[in-house]
Amino acid sequence: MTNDALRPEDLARGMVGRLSPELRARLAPLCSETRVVEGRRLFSTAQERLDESVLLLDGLMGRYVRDKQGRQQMVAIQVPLDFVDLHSFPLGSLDHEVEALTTARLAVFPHETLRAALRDDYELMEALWRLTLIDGAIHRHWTFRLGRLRALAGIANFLAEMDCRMRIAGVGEEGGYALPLTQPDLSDACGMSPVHVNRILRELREAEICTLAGGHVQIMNRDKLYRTGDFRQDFLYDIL
Amino acid sequence: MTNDALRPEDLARGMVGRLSPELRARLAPLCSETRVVEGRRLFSTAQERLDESVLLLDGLMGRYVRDKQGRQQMVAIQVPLDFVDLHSFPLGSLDHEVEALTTARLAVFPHETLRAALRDDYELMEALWRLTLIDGAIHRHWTFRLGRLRALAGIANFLAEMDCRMRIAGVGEEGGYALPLTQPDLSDACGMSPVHVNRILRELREAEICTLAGGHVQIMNRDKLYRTGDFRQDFLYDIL
DNA sequence: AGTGGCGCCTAACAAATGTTGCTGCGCTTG
DNA sequence: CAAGCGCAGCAACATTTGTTAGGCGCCACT
Repeated sequence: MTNDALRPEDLARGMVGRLSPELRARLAPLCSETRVVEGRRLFSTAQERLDESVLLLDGLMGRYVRDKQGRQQMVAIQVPLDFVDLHSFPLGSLDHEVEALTTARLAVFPHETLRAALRDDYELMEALWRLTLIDGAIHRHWTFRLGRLRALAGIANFLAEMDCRMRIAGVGEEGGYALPLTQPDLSDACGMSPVHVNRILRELREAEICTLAGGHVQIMNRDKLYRTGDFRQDFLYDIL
Repeated sequence: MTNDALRPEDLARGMVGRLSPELRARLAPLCSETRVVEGRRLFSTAQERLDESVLLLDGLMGRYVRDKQGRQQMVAIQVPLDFVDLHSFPLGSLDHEVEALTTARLAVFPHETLRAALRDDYELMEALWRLTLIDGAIHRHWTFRLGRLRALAGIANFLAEMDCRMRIAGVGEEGGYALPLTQPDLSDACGMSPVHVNRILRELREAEICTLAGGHVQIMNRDKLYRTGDFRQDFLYDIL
């Protein structure tokens, strides 16, 4: 009962690339199909019943908490080879919305298939559990960023985190990485007004640290970026 | 192979109280012992290797992310019947520190014992997985609070969340609840300066919403507290 | 070709938040 | 008992951040 939807070698990078080759080989056939969704489209809503989880293969997706006043806060961003909503497998639904930020290619894992496999594969189960916990560790990192860092450090920290994660995902380069986010997007992620995001980006530009233009982050001084953002290079490596 | 350290009826409230009676009966004997730790003591440090997880029976514990500059952000707070560091079971270590905020009584679950039991109990495994994911949902809620709410709403939101969780834990009352946190503690949790916390508490007091004094939150107008904090009463119930 | 929307950018002003420094009080500790 | 320390409270001032408003350019419509 092999499946052509996803080959084990597709899982050799990014977050899932941290799993052992054996585990990746057991995970791949649990994918029922791949799917493409358009950018800037709501993918799933809070409280909606879900019977499948998806792994992001290409593109960017964002997760949002919204309140009645229409305020919206991005609570997570997924880069290629991240599971987007694996936590809906044990939970059954999500407490937030998921949106495709760009056109995205997804690998679909039906919960039924997962459950059947994990019942007989304790090792794989614990590995997937661990992946959802890394998600939690990144949440804590965001909590720290939003709670303790001023705007300049906060933006720098976010851009540094994305740099790290993009490189792990295999889509980063020495000089920077593609980040198709607008300034309003950044303001959703970093908890500040779009106008202030603009101010800070100018500051980063004038300090010759990095620029964000045309959906691309160009890093002029990576070391300074990481220091400005108080970002520990090893942070993501420790938990991955 | 029963164990007197923890009786199933001890688990009938709080977060773990949401598990079915059958699951609680299977969970209780996995506790090896109970332990008491003193307040304001570091309980475990980041990156430390852990071979047991603990469930908080009494008291309060806080989880902190610290950076080299000494800034410290509380990223989670545990109320009775919360698992404090269950995520260290799949992960092996934590990315943050844990501190007892008050004298605390703990139920200890050795990882070895857990692993042996969960290998043969898929249902219990998924239930514990789910508990760690609820932790993540609360993280997202904090991200929203820190990113989107101004100081007044932020403090109100935090106090409302604690009200909810204390009641679920069975230690809340109609008129308020014990919260042995200082104003500096609150500033760690809410991402603002202690002086500003003081200002906001005065505002809440003068608006006759609630007071925090002597380690006790007195709620004069719960409805107004929840509305000021933009807190959905049902939030925690949905995810629990 | 015109038009509308949206993102980027800036400036001026308003409001929120941080910092510093001081007081007083209660607790612990010597 | 005195000294020291940490917390609550407050005020004055500095800094950061939000808000409002407007201009420009690009792109997708019609």
